[in-house]
Parts: sequence; C-alpha cells; structure tokens
Amino acid sequence: MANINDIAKRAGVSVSTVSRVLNHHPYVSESKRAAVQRVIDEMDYTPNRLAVDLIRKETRKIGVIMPYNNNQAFDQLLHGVLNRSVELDYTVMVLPTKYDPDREHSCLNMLKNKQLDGIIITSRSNGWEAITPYTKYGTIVACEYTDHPEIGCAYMDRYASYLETFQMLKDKGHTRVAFTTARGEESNSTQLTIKAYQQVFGDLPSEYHIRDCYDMDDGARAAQQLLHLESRPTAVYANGDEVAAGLYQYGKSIELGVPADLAIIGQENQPIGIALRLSTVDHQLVKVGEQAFDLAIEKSKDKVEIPYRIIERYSI
Amino acid sequence: MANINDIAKRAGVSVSTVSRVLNHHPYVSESKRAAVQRVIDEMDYTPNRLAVDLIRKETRKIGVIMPYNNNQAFDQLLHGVLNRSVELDYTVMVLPTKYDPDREHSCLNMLKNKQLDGIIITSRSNGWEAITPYTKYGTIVACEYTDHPEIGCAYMDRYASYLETFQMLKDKGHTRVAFTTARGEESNSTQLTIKAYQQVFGDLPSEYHIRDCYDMDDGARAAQQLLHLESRPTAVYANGDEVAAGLYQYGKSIELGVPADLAIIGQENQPIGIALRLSTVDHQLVKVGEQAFDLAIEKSKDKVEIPYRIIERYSI
DNA sequence: CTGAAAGCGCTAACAT
DNA sequence: ATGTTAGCGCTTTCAG
Repeated sequence: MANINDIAKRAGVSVSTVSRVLNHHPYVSESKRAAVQRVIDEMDYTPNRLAVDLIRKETRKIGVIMPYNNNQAFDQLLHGVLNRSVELDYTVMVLPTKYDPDREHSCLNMLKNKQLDGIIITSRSNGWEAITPYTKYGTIVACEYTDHPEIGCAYMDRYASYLETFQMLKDKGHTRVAFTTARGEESNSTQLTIKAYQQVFGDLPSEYHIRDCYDMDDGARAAQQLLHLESRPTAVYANGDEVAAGLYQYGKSIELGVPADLAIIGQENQPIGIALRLSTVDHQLVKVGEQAFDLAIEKSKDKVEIPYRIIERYSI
Repeated sequence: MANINDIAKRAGVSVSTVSRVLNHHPYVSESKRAAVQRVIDEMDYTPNRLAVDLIRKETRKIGVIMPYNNNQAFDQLLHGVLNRSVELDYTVMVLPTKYDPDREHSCLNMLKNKQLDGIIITSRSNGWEAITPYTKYGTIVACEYTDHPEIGCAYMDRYASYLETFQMLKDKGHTRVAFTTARGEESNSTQLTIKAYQQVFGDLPSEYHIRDCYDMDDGARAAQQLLHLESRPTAVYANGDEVAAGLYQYGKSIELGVPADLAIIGQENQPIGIALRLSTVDHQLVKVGEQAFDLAIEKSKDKVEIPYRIIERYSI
C-alpha cells in the first residue's frame, strides 16, 4: 500500500505538501496541488487513519456502552445515537457489557487508550465513583440523571414518570398493583420504581415485584406468578411493552378480561404494544439517544431532560 | 499521559523490556518484570491502541454495514454479530448507509485506511463488481449468497424459502396471493421473491406486489391497497412480522376474518408475530450474524448456509 | 508557497 | 535476558 512518502516522491514534492493538499490547506500552488492530486488518484491512495488519529489525538468515534444487545430499550437508544452519528459523520462502536463491571471498565478504558473520543453509557453496573475518573480521558455522557458535574446527561425524569403512572393507576381505583423490573435493587430504575410505588401505595408487598423480566416469556412467567397470588393484583406496570405483551397473553390464555380483570401498562411504545393496543409510557428513548450523542460530541456536561408521555390505550 | 518511554525511564529499563512485559513475552527476568509492572501500576499507564494497531497492522475491529438502524431484521443480524464479538474480544462498529452507494463506499474504505480488519455486509446497494476490489484490504463477508470467490457468505437460501412458502400457500388453495417487499427490483430479495412467485403462480399482477414496507404502518397501508382490489388476494406474504402485524390489524379493523378471509404469513419470527399468533418464516438471522462474524475473523471465504424454518401458527 | 525534520507511541529485528 | 534502533504513516512547526 502506497503511503504519503510514495505520493510525495512520485509527485516530486515533499510530504508536507502532500499533507497540505490532503487536508485542504490554503497556500498550495494550484500546479502542485493538481500534480499531487493526480498521483493520489493514479495510485489510489488513502491516508492511514490510524496514523492520522495517532498524531491528531482525535478519532471521531463514539462508543455506546449497552448491557445487552437484544433489548428493545437499548436498541432505541442506540438508534438515536446512530441517527445523529451519520448526520455528523462520526462512527460508533457498540460496547456490550452484560452488566459485568470488569467488561465495563475495559470499555471505559477505550477512552484512555485513545480509541474513542467519547462514551455514552446507556446503563451501568459500576458506581459513579468508579466511572468519573475516566472523564479525564474523554467525554462521558449518561442516559440517566446524575449530579456529577463531569458527566453530561440526556435523561428522562424516571421518578416523575413512575410516580405519575402509579398515581394514575391508583386514581383509576386500583389498590393492588404489581410491577416488573429487569434487574433488582442494584439498578437505578428498579430503585426509583420501588420508591415511586411506596410513595403512592405505601408498603410494597414483596410478591408484587417481579424481577428479571426482559421479554414476552418473562412477562408470561410474571403473570403466572402474580395471578396465582392470594391477593391477586388488579393492575401491573411492566418494564417494557414486550413484557406487557407476555402478561397480556397469559391473561388471555386463562380467560381473564383486560383491562377488567387485569389492567396492564407497559413502557417505550413499541410495535408490539401498538398491535395489542396496550397502554404504555413512552420515554422517547430514541430522542434520548440523539441528545446523548450531541452532548458527547460537543463535550458538553449539560443535563438535558427529555419529556416522557403516557399513552393510554385499551389495556388500562 | 505517560507513554512507554516514561515507564522505561522510571523503571530503569529499555522500552523493549517494557513492551515485552506489556505483551507477556517470555525471557524477561522476574525482577525486571515486577519492577516494570510496578511502575505501570503506579503511573496508571495504558498503551495507546492507535500506536499498537498502526504498527501491528491489525485492529481487532469488525464493521457491520447496515442500510437502516431501525429495522428488526438488521437488528437481528447485528445481535448475532455482537454475540460472537464479545466472546472473541473484538469490537464492532455499526456502519449505517441508508442504501446510499457513496456512503457504502466510505464504509468499505475503512478497510483500506486500516480502521477495520473486516466488514460484514448485511445488505448493499452497490453491485459486487464495486465491492470486491475492497477485499484487497480486508475480509468482506456477506449475509447473502454470492459466487464471488473473494467473498465469504453466511446466508439462507432465500429462493428456496420463498418458493416453499408460496407453494405452501398454493397447496392450501390460495390462487390470489400478494406479497410485500422493502425495496424494489434493485434489491436481491425482491428479485428472488418475484422469481419464486412466478415459478409457483405464473404471471405476477403488478398490483399484488407492494413495495416500501418496513413497519406496521406500511403493512396497514399495504392491506388497504390490497383489500380494495377488484380481485382481492386471499393471502399475503409479508416481508417481516411487523408488516404482517400491520396487515392483520387493518384486516381486523374492517372485520375481516384471519385466516378465513385473509391469510397472512410474515418473516423472522419476532415477538409481535408471536403475540398475534401470526405464521412466519424464520430465517434465523441471529445465527446468520454469528456465522458471518466467525467467517470474518477467520478471514474465511466459505459459503455457509443457515437453514430456515416455516413456523405455522394461526394466521394461515 | 514549500521542504526538512521532529515527533505521535509503539513493536520487533538485531545486537550483545 | 536486555538494549539500540529503525521504522509504522502521518501532521506540524520552523526556516527559507
């Protein structure tokens, strides 16, 4: 593969001149510029980006830390990021962590070893105190709110959202309401969900909280557990529309009326929920992803909130 | 940021020794190794990957060319790729092209400029003759079958799949069957769908082929067009379960019986299809993605076929 | 306007 | 076992 020296030699100029035409610098005579360009075309030359990035100390690459790569919510965030990245001519690396703290560290380390200009954290397993040190090496933006002044945030007000949803359920007369979450108390969203629940309903009977829910099967499993309870809940707030769909399916399968016998509300406004006419709260994750990307490339530490909206359909 | 020279100096050894301990080379005395390691830890040093990759001429990065970043089928392929990438400690860059041939070229060019070791093409807008030249710079594997000996393939036999599906529809007594596709004749899958249709049913009435279908709304629109036809089709083969769901919804909305009045079969076995009990043909795209990744890192040019399976549910 | 030369941070032959 | 040194391919002062 030809390099910049070959081009220089063949064009009868110095490498600096070649570099200048490559980077569209002014002060290059038209004749030399043309000569260089001709050789570049002839030899089908492309500058080596590794060398360029090494010396420029910039990569125009952003990483996206995602625990799972098969989860609708994270996919939405990723799509938002990608939307903006193509517009702004950045490239994005997907960094799955499976919520393994060590893996998460290796990903963050890509900032330190110069592979990335910035990282977007869609969800994390490490505490902030373990993460913030990496801001020394590049921009870090989170898709959740945090006080840390070094971290930019594109977030929705999860607590307000959960609160409003539970309150709405209560207003509709539900007193026994359950909910599902992905992870347990180690997760920020789970903590907020519990807190919001308690705020509205008081004590949380532990059997009303079903963990490890990610897809339809988990939703069905949750329904099964919930519906065989002594004090069977009359409404459940699912952590995603797929899980909600699973709940719905199971309810139907045992001839339960929705929403009469069981009210269901999901999250993220996904096709499956639309198809089943399930109510949902849309956290507008695509927008969150887009905003997060913008913050990342602006190296901004702003905290910007994205509004959520509750979409009432048939299931509630 | 400290570099390898700083470490060498501080540890009282040469850079080669530092490099050796960094890369776990043998023939380093335990005492020096320990000394170097201590300094590395003290100074919190991490080697610059750009410099390493530059000299090693290898990046351990794979790119995935995807026309859209909000399409279930491409997401499945991407998930397959990511599954394997974390196991094998590679990192993957997502390269959205929007089917723009120029964008596609820039992506392929990342091979030439050394940013990537290999590229997986999930779908393309350029002809192979425009793509194969890039194999000179790195591995290219496609998620469709092609003869080109320089291109590895992880594919399913689309033609056989389409043929079998149409034949099944015919065997069930359907004579007026329509289908939807994403792009038009410029797309390989569209061509194969048409060919399979003609093989089974003979001439294709142009109104039985609805293009530009990507999501539920498109499916509903397709249903609307199709169901107002003089010779209304009795079955439709959708290019995805979301589109199938849209067809289903529209059918329901005008009180059509499924499958009595309208049989529907989708593709890719997605949650929405499961929820609606829609029949589908599962091309196992996650597996295709996994296989494509393996081919890419093995720099293999093999053609490996992934089997498809027709899943009959209620809608047909 | 142009070129020489000094790096960027690292690896790997080649000596010793 | 360890050090010296020549690059990898590029950008950017600094002179002229």
